[in-house]
Amino acid sequence: MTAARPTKRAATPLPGRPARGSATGRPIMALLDLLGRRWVQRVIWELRGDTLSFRALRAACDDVSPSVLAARLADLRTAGIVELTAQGYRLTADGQSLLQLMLPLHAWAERWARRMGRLEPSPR
Amino acid sequence: MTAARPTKRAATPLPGRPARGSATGRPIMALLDLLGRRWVQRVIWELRGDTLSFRALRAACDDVSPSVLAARLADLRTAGIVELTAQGYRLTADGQSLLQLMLPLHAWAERWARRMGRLEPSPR
DNA sequence: ACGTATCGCTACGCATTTCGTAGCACTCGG
DNA sequence: CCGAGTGCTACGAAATGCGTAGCGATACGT
Repeated sequence: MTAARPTKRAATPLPGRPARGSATGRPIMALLDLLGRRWVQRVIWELRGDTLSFRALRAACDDVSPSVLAARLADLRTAGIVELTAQGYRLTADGQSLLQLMLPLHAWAERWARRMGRLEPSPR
Repeated sequence: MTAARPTKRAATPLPGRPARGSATGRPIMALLDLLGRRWVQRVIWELRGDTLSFRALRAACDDVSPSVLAARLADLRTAGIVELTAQGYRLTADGQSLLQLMLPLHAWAERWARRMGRLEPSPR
């Protein structure tokens, strides 16, 4: 399987198409597949307020390798979450609305940090 | 760098510790690292209303391999998001509150599906 | 006690993904 | 022409995820 494309990488998850780990194509599964890829949420996060050039975005993302960043940006553009303008990459209207759903995560993470600070983990 | 580490897996991302792709340890980065790992959001999603046994959870997650599921459950337990009871795995109170933040994603994904249905992507 | 069926979970080897470095093609200002 | 900026790709190496098989423990029926 996997076609003989020059650059072979996994298909961008889109609603209606099977996502990794779910053949149903339900939108939520495609979204979780997309958001579950490395750097995707980080990219959205770093674009929360600014239009960033490819290299500025790369720097903001702890100097992620350009090959992975290019792949993730292609995914996000295909998904209609990010667009490339003359000034650089920025969130689309859809991306903005998705970001709004991610903002409460910030507050949750802060509370989480306080709770974890008290409890040393004891797995296993 | 990083010598061979047999049978060792990446540490569970926790607030205050460096996450993959971010050495700052900011809670949001640790959370994005944790949620960005494959199957983590799916597991939370599948546990949204029920207590599930390991195998039932595995079946719900499209028969994910048990090694990965065990690793993710260990992460989630260390993070205090999931707990193991005599009846099986279930979300903790923290996990429930995190789930509440994920629910709007479902609605977003549905709208996303409708929008993507209209527009065939034309990147590049 | 025995066989069977479930449970949570691990070992191990292979496939996929990600990474890091290098560099290309292009544009703009000097 | 010459840097310096842009977006982006190639390619080998490392990290991560996956699938199959199976372990020890527990619970049940006979």
